[in-house]
Amino acid sequence: MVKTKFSIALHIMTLLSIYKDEWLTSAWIAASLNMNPVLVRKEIAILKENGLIDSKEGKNGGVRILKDAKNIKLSDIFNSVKGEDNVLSLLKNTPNPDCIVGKQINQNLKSLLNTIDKAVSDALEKQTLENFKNQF
Amino acid sequence: MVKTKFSIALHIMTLLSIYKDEWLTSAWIAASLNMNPVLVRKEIAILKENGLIDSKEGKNGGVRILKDAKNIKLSDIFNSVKGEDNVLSLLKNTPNPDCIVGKQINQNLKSLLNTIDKAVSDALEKQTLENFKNQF
DNA sequence: TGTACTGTAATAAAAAATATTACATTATAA
DNA sequence: TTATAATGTAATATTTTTTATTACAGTACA
Repeated sequence: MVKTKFSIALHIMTLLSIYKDEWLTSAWIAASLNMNPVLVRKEIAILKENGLIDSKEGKNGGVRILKDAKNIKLSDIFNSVKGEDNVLSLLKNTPNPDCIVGKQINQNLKSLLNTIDKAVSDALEKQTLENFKNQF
Repeated sequence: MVKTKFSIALHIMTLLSIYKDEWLTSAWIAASLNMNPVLVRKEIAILKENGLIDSKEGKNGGVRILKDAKNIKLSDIFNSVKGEDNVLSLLKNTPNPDCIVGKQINQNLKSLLNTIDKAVSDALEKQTLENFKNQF
């Protein structure tokens, strides 16, 4: 998981929850984030796949939130952007298979990294987008 | 925080806990990890600063664990390598200060990212290095 | 039918992570 | 007392990942 993806997604979702009846454009959202609109559209594709938002092509198109912010948990956003990756990762390099630890550590680590993801998700499950939004 | 740092550090600590009476060299550890010895030494410097291990220069030098694995929590390792960074990060780009969200989001996000780190640390506090080691 | 959007692919640029080289310093043991 | 084998660390290079840009097809509206 790219370390900044959650921050990007939460920024987008916050904007959409504040302007909940409008179709915001990727260019407008990108200006708030101060980043590239194409990347915003890619992020939007992921949030859309996960049923959190809707988008409309063509003139006067844009992006809109699908649910009430009260019913969106921050864990919903986290798990959407997390995808298959872990928050913390294994090394790319294959550890030495002739070492008792190297031979087996990735298997053991993987399970621990999943536990870490679960801990994050559980913590974020207690918080709603509504609550985050209301800080602004 | 570099995403792989925790995995690297835990691999090192596992080796040291298994060979707890020996001075392991950075070259030997690096061979198990299949990575560069200089990076292992940098990681070792951090674990040493945090009082988890000891190192000895000169011939027959190396690295040794300082405490019994039973008394090392995985959160001790995590918090050592985490340092000042968050597991998930803010963007580098400054969000738009003319936007109600952009103006303030980093402050709000920062607090949330700290909560995430705390959740990870709390989850790892329940696990000991002894326990992880015994899986091998 | 022109305009203003999304969607997405291809490529480029920038940044971050990892590797390498080099060498000063230190401790040991022959 | 000297050769050797280690850590510590700086400087640089390489590789990988992330971010940005360009380009354009497809779509919907007015």
